[in-house]
Amino acid sequence: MKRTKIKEVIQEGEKLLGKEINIKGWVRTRRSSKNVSFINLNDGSIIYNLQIVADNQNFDDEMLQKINTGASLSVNGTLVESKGSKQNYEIEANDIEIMGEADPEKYPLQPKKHSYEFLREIAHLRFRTNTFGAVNRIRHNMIFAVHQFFHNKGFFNIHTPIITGSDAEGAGEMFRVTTLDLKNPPKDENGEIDFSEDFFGKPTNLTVSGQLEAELAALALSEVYTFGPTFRAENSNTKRHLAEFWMIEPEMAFYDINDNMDLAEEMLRYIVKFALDNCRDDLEFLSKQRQEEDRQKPANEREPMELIEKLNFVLENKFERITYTEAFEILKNSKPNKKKKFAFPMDEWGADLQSEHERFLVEKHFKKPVMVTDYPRDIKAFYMKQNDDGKTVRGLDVLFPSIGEIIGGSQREEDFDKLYSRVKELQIPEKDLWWFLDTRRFGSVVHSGYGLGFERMMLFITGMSNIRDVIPFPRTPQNAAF
RNA sequence: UCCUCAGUAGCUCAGUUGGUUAGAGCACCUGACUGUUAAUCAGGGAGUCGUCAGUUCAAGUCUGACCUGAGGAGCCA
Repeated sequence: MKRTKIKEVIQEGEKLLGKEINIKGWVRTRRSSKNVSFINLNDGSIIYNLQIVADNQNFDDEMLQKINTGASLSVNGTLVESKGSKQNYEIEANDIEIMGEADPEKYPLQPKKHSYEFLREIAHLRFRTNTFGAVNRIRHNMIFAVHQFFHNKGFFNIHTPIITGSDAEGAGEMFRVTTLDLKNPPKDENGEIDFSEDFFGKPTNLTVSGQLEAELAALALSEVYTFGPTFRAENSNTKRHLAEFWMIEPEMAFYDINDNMDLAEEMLRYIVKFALDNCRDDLEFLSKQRQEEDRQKPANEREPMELIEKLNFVLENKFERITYTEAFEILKNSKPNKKKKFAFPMDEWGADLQSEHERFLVEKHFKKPVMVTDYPRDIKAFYMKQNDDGKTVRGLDVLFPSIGEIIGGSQREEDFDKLYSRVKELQIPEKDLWWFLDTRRFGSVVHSGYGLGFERMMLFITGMSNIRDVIPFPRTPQNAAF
């Protein structure tokens, strides 16, 4: 018999009523009394379980004993309206096959609340929990929404290299890629490692950004985006950093900083709306769970808004747009600054915004997402468009509540001379960047782009608090298990 | 990398000013129960108290180092 997915039964059960169908899935719980056993089965197609009802006298006792949490079953039975109140339909089982047993003494998942820390230690099994089922279904939908958004706007997806020979990307520490024998690497006459004998004939690393390559494509195809894995070898131990994460980097010719902001805001709204329209069940589950977790917390740590309400809020309210200088003035005159509550006082123009400052702007002052532009030149990357004031560049950070920086971008410097002098000033080796500079030599145009951290977006959408829980296999310092 | 906190049964946690044989709930096993909803009720088994060293008549409890995890900071997306 052809398998019917539980999602179909839950959503379109009416048309299957009275029919015999086959269901396959994993046991979440089993409850039994003298005459009848109830099995909650989940196949991951939807957050809900399907209740299987087995008349004990029709089944072998030994077989029923093996239906434990975690076991996989194939069930043939008739779909009927449930006599219980918690579900509309249930299966009256005619035939139950145990496809794979799960020894209850050894299977680590129980039908109860587990800590996220524990689930990270059993990341190979955590897909089988409600939370990670929901998160990963949403994750797929968000990936799809990103591609759909850009496709609909006429952007082209570009695969930029994962292994890069350029160390001028400047976005952080890199992972070396090599096939040299680490115990006995070839040396040159100066006793240094001789990378001419390495696989690519030069030192190579995993990419920290596809931006520079995406710019090349944008200056021909007009509007492009990348969506690929990104690697940072920073020793970052926080709930919002990963060593391996996925980044979306649109890059657009003929866009200035304002067009850039418009696009970023439109994209974020599109993704949020897609989640609300297509992931309702999973969001409702996560929302309920988050509210329960909140009740355990002291009042000042609780979330100000319920999850779905929060997503709708972003949908309905324009993001605040301010310059660094305006942000500086707000912070300088803020209560916490005057009362010396900031660990980093804001009294000198030019200092970078610290986490506490970003949080104040987003969570206390504006109470909504904030876009900050026109940062002091000295705290931003070499490729950002220099303003006429000689002090600031057209950088852009999008700040979200509780997550902080979710997007970093800028209008790019298209003027060869200005870009070149910045490269020289910062002593970036020209030999690594000649191809990038070439785009400003030939047919240079105004252009812009940004990077969206996909997992940070996932934190916002799902309401999860640790980035290690919105990617199936997190890579962090000292941890590459699974 | 820095600061703070934590590590006790498979899981979540309690364990008083150091003092006999370390506890609870869930899970598991046995039994009861005419349809349950993380079922319920009764009983049972289950522990190198993160590791190593030290202080002490005596250490889960005090001290030090190390390991692991979490939170905050920095780096950033």
